[in-house]
Amino acid sequence: MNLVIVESPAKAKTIEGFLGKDFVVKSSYGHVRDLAKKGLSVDVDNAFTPNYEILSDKKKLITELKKLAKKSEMVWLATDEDREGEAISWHLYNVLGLKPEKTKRIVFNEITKPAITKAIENPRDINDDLVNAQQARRVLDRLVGFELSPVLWRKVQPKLSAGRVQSVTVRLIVEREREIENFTPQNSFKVSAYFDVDGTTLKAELNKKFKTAEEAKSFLNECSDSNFSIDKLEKKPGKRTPAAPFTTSTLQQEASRKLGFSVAQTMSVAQRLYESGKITYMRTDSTNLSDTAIKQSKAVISDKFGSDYHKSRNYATKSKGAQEAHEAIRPTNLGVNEAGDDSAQQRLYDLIWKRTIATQMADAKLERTTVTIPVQNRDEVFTAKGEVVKFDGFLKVYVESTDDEHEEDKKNTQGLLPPLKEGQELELQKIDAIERFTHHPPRYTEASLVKKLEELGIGRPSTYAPTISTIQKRGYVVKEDRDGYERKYRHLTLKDSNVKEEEKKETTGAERKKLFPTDIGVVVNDFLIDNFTKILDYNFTAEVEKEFDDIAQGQLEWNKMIDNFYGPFHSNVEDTLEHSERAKGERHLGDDPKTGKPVYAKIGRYGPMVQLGETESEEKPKFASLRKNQSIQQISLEEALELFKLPRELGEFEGEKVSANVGRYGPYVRHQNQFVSLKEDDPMEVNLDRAIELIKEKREQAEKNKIKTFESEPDLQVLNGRYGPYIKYKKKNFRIPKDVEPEELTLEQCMEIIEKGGKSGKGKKKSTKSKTKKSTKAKGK
DNA sequence: CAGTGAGCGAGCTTCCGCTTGACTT
Repeated sequence: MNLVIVESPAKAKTIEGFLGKDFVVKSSYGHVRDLAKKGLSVDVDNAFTPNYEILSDKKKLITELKKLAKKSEMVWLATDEDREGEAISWHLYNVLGLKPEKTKRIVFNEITKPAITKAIENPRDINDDLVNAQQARRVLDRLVGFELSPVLWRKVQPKLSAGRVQSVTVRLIVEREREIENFTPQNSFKVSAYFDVDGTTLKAELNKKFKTAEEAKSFLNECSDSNFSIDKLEKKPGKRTPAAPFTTSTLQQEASRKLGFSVAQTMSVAQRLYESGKITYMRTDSTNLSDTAIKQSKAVISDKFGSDYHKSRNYATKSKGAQEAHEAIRPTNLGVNEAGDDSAQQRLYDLIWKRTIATQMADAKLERTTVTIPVQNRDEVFTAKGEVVKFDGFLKVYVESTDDEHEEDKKNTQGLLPPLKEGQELELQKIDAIERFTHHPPRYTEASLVKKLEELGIGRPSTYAPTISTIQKRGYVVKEDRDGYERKYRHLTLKDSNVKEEEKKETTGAERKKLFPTDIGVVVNDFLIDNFTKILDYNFTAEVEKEFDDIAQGQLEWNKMIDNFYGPFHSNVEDTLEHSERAKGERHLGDDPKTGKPVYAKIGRYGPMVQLGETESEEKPKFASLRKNQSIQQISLEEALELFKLPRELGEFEGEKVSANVGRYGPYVRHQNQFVSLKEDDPMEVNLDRAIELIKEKREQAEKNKIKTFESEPDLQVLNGRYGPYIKYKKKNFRIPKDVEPEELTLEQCMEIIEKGGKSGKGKKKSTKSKTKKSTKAKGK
């Protein structure tokens, strides 16, 4: 018997089909061993020796693999052909206690029968240099993460985190926000002329924008006396080529632009398509297509569109630090143009199919026409540009989208122009001069952020989605919609020798699903840049990657490299702990006109807040949390003073006080011990009547959620919650077993469930430990 | 789940990259 170990179970299944009966193919499910979870687990005084432990969820798997390995004549380590894959093989070799003469390392980067057969015929040994490069990568990330994070706990706030990838990712977002804050839009007047050509309209743009309305106006006035005719007509051939096959990053971008998927959603939908064998592996940085896929495309394209539409192409991967352990993301069978179990899968599959097919299709041939129309007695000219597709080629199937939100503003090209010739006189309909404003650089979406990270070589296909989720979980960044605002602009028109000026309104600045830095994100970022400039440098990853490559080439010892890094880094950490001030992001907003006391905005123990008065003074200062849409950077003195007006007393209801305030979970109204969250109402505005209404609503809702109560035990209730029915007993919640009807529960049954201790939530420590099989013993006590 | 913003300082938090399910109060 032969045992083959790959990284993914779906891959194992496919390969098992290619290999004969003598082969058992199993999966390692990724890494099986890692640095121990607790502490550094890197011996910094002893050549940075790593302390590895088997991952807790892999223990069972390892026992199983050990058994199989023992029974096998040969174990084939077939993990991915990159740094991480090599390390997985090395860890497996060690953990399974394999023998050199009974172990072979094989690699293939496409899952096709010829590729696998070839791999089996060409085994090699584990590449220790490559393994060492991975150990260096792993150890460096642990050192950076586990030394920087505690600095933040001490100097900013507990539970924060920093790391080689996440901290630079946050920096991108903070810096973009600053660029936007410092941006002043420039206005100018864009001039467009409309001519009548045999009943159709020809639109032409002026090659100059005017800075002021006066300039634009005088230009329009001069135009009213001008005759217009075509001076030059140029035709040039053009072409467009298809975009490369999908990698993780480009798939995430296009699924975001075309389908509105978040990067996490794209990955989970792709995962399901992969598991059902519809597409190749979805975490890849390679644009390479297998020969079989290229041949298949040719057949499909010739059949569907004719052989004119076919052109074989290979795409070189251009992204920084690509490891190319897999193929590009493509349908496993290009002959299938529809697949997927639900609409999300079907839409994503369709996108992948079209993109892949398009890469093997002919260029689109275009004809670009430029027409020049001078203005008498002026240097400026109008130009009209048209673009006609002569042969659609790949455009028949797929066009890549862009992130540019203001594309319409910029582009000066239309489709087909009416038939024109040089010298032809034109009849003017009207000329518009419309005030336009320059746009600030765009805020990142998840997908455009991934694009940027890939350009910088930061992060890997398997980490783009988790990184974005981490920086949001830590509270550094939020993904939000923001309303736009109304802006006035001037619109001048020349028509029938008459210049008219109008003022119009437009909405601008609205954002959808964009990434914004939070106050804590800004403070942490500034602190890290001040104190750990090197790690926060956009080139840091690229620089260490170069050294990892040297290690992989056998030209550098991995622990020497780490030593060179760690020496200065660690003293930097010590130095910062000792000398740097606590980072609060404090801003002095001005002084309270009533009391003359200073007002500050800063990060407090519980988040962003404002403070009235000095902490050092005898009289205690007043504090108030910032509201959800406020930030330390932007809040004004007036807005801060408003915040000190809470809590507000609204009056009495049923003989008890009713007040409004903002707490940890947002604005609320309080009555006795009842807290009612405010959703639409403003705590500054809400009045007693409305508050009473809300209190009554909440009581009704609570009543509705009651499934069952017992007179003899008022502390116990069966309730309907977010995740279905549950039992509430003395402020603790208990899950109801699946086979029980909640309506029919008796008090005795309830008490039994409670005593069994099927407690949900909170008691996490117990539940994780009990998984490791000693649970019965623990309970026995 | 809900007022805080300070101080004793136990014991906790945290990284990146490779893979899938388990399961939420």
